[in-house]
Amino acid sequence: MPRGHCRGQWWWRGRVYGCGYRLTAGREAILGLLSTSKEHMSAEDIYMKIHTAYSNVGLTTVYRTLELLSDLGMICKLDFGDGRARYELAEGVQGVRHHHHLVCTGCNRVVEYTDFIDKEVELLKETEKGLEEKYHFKITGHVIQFSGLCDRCSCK
Amino acid sequence: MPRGHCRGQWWWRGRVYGCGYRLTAGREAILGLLSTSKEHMSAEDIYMKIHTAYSNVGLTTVYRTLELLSDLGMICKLDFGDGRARYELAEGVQGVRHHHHLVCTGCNRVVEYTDFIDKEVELLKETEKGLEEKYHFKITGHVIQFSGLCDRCSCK
DNA sequence: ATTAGTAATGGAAACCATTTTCAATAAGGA
DNA sequence: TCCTTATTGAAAATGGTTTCCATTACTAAT
Repeated sequence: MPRGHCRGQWWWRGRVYGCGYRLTAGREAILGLLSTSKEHMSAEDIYMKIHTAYSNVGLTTVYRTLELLSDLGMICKLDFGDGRARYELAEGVQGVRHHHHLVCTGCNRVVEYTDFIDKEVELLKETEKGLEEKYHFKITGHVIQFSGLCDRCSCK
Repeated sequence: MPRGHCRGQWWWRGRVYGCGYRLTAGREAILGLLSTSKEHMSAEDIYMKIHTAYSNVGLTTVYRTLELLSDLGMICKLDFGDGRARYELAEGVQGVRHHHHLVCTGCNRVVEYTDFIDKEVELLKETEKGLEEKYHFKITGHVIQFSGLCDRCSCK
């Protein structure tokens, strides 16, 4: 499937409708925002941005939509340790590459890195397989995240 | 330093006092509990257990102590995604080995695994070094965690 | 010991991200 | 159109964690 066909509302519509849900204006706005923004936004961030254009979309709906899209595997919920969840498009959607995060504990800046990913993925696969066999788990996800101080914060 | 000398209040006392803090009964109780228990306890779990013997130790103090010990690097704060933080002795303390966690998203059971750790550590070190150079971070920690369904939960 | 200064404490209240409740509305199928 | 079900927003509830504040416990100096 050529990547060019994987973008925009048509792709989402199929996936959302295909699962028996409706693609309402609010849901579409949230998907649109997530797919164009590079930041990792919290529910409130999203609510704020959406609210300017769609003043009738409430915070509750944002939370509900994020949960739904997360359940459908279209977005990922992230935890950078600052007490609020962040969201990003899931791997594969709109050409999102496998990547991990590097978080500054000083200013909460997040770097999305893809360096060393090949080796990581290789080890990941191996480890997953081993763990599944040894502990009889069906592994569905993983978190790999580094934390530390960015250059600006470590100078202080 | 032989491992036998690294256990109990004397070891803690030195480390806590050495940083200019006092080793109060509450703090000692919490350290004692964490060093003998195998579970990953939440602040409330700890409060409950401590409270039976030291009924004068409040939940606030438990939270404060956990933060302190975490800052001192004696314990680690963990997040298994159920909305409450868990704690365990830090790597190196009382012979705690480097390990990672495998979490069941069905029942929240946690498996502490050390399999594949050597390879992981190797990759980890390499990745850390690379990330530090490329992004000018001083890396201080990492999270590697797998999630999935355990055998009991995947049968349902 | 006594004192003075600081660290540590607990209970209550505040905080704040997220969920739940509930009544109203919108959308799709018959 | 009517009917059933999905979706919604506002307000209230939830629940883990922090903050406030007045009190108590240490420790070092006198």
